[in-house]
Amino acid sequence: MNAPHAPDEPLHRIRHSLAHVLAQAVLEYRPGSTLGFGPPVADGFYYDFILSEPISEEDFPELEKRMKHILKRNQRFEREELPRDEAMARLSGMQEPYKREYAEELFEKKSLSTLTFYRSGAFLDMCDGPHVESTKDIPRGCFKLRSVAGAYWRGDSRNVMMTRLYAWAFESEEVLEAHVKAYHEALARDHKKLGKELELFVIDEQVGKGLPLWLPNGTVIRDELERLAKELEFKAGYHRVATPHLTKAGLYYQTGHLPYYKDHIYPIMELKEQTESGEVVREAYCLKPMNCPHHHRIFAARKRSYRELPLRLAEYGQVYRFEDSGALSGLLRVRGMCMNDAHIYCTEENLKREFLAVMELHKQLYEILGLTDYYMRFSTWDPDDPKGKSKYVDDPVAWEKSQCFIREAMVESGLPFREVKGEAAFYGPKIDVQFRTVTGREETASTNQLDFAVPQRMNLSYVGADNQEHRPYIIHRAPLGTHERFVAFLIEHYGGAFPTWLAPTQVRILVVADRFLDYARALEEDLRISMVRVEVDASGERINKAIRNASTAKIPNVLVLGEREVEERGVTLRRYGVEEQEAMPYEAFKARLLKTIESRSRGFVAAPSTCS
RNA sequence: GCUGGUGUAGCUCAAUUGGCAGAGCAGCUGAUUUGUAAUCAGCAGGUUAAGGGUUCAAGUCCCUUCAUCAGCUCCA
Repeated sequence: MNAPHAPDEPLHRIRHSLAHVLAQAVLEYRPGSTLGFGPPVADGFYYDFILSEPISEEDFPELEKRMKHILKRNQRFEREELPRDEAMARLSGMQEPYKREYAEELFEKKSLSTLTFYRSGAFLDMCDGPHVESTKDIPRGCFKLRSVAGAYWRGDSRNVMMTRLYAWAFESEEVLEAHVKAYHEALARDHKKLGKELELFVIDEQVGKGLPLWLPNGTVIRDELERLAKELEFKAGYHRVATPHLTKAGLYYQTGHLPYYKDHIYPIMELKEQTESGEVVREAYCLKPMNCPHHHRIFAARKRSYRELPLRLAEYGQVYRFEDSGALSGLLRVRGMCMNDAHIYCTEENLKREFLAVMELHKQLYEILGLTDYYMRFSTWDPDDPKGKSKYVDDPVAWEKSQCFIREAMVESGLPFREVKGEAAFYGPKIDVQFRTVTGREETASTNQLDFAVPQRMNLSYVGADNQEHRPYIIHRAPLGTHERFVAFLIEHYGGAFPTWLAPTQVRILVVADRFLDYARALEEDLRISMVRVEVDASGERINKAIRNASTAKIPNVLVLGEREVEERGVTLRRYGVEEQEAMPYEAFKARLLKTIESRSRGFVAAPSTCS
């Protein structure tokens, strides 16, 4: 995935300067509005405002017109650096309370001595730059207003909600148009759209938002993915376990999750009992928001020896998290999800090798699925975070040590990663795998965390060679994240045209006329007992229509049967997205098909060699 | 949860701005039996998301709720 642009790149300057032009246009159009932040972002820029009067997308043509007028004026961007007192005095005169608040913070916390302003025409903004020299350096027609949305001041939901205007901006009109076109084409691959068209899943109002129902077609994809992960995990020495959806709430007090996680746990169910002194709560249960505590209890089910470490417990575990309703989105963010979860209990000596093995598992999975467009994000703690004490487990030595293990393992794995300070889980550092959706949103698919805190809280231990009790380390890992989100990625990745091994229907058999249906049924039966997902199109539609239907359904392999095929016990194969059809004996087709499925090939493999 | 959109048949969308709810696809029935991307005809399909209000009259205007989309926040 592309890294963000460096600040001194020309495109970055253009975007940053256009943000000022937008702000200038907005202040002309809605006098009395105040400014928030307006930075460049991946595909363009945005600017946040408190507007004196609302702006909707209907106002975009007018705003764009005003921006273009400003560009024509050849305004220069002039940099001014003012000492603290002068800067604050100027900000007070500007009626920009949010800029002033930020300036105060810069002086206090970052102990800056001066503040930078940029003036372009009548517009003055507190801004660090850099900018283009003049608006004439901004290519004509290189931007387009995109959307209007709400955004909290400084990203904090306790703050005021501002209006954010997003725009696309590129180095030229051609690049902009190509990008906008590509964006609209990409929307055809949106998992919500394809999920409906291909009947993969539905989200039913009566069942509840964020609680997807997996239709037969979608369930096939889940099952195949699960089978793949189980195979690789078995080979990597994992043991499978199974745990219930419901659990006593007290467990999460013990792990320490509750204070950090309370808002995301469904309301606790209390079993009450009437007594003489009134109603008392006998038991409190919750839907489990994560599988870890249960696996930890399995670890603690008996005394553990260092000889059985590392112990790797794996489960495709269903969990429920109460996400904000506004955050829900198709399969990408749901409230009920099934995690490709596992916990590895190990010694400090095991740690690096186990983490490497987890990374190796990622490589294998992503290689088979053909995924290349992702990056690994290494999230560490931030000892200087003002919320540090409440946000993270307080154990600086353990933080440094465990981060060191991960860093070494990552370097050794050869996988590129990017370090982000302050994004760690409360109990330890983590490696997340980030993907981008068709709409350009970045999402975490896989998450892998090192945990040195929970073993202590849950009092987990093993007996070492020295006959003493020791604390294990835990690696939490979920290379496929959740079925929900991962299947969403795969739908978009393949554009709904799944490779044969994943495809809900692997083979559809069409007949030129109904009298060939007997032959079709015979092949269907033979393929089905070989575990192939096959179906016969007995709709009686003309062959053209039947082919069109199979193609619309993105079925990878279509067989066309008629007089010739029946006579020769052959088939004519039509592959999705391939123009030419191919005639071959049925047995040859079957052998190649089975090989394609077994090898999880993304193409259609050649016939296996008959000689040994 | 917050800001701003949207909600009409299973799906994609109309309805001349307040005046008789409609089309294509899908579905069902019948005819056709066709060799590589849409055969023809008929039928059926709706409390216009739900509830309330304004009006002679509401899919259309107003209010509440629900769902959904784009963001913010959060996270798999």
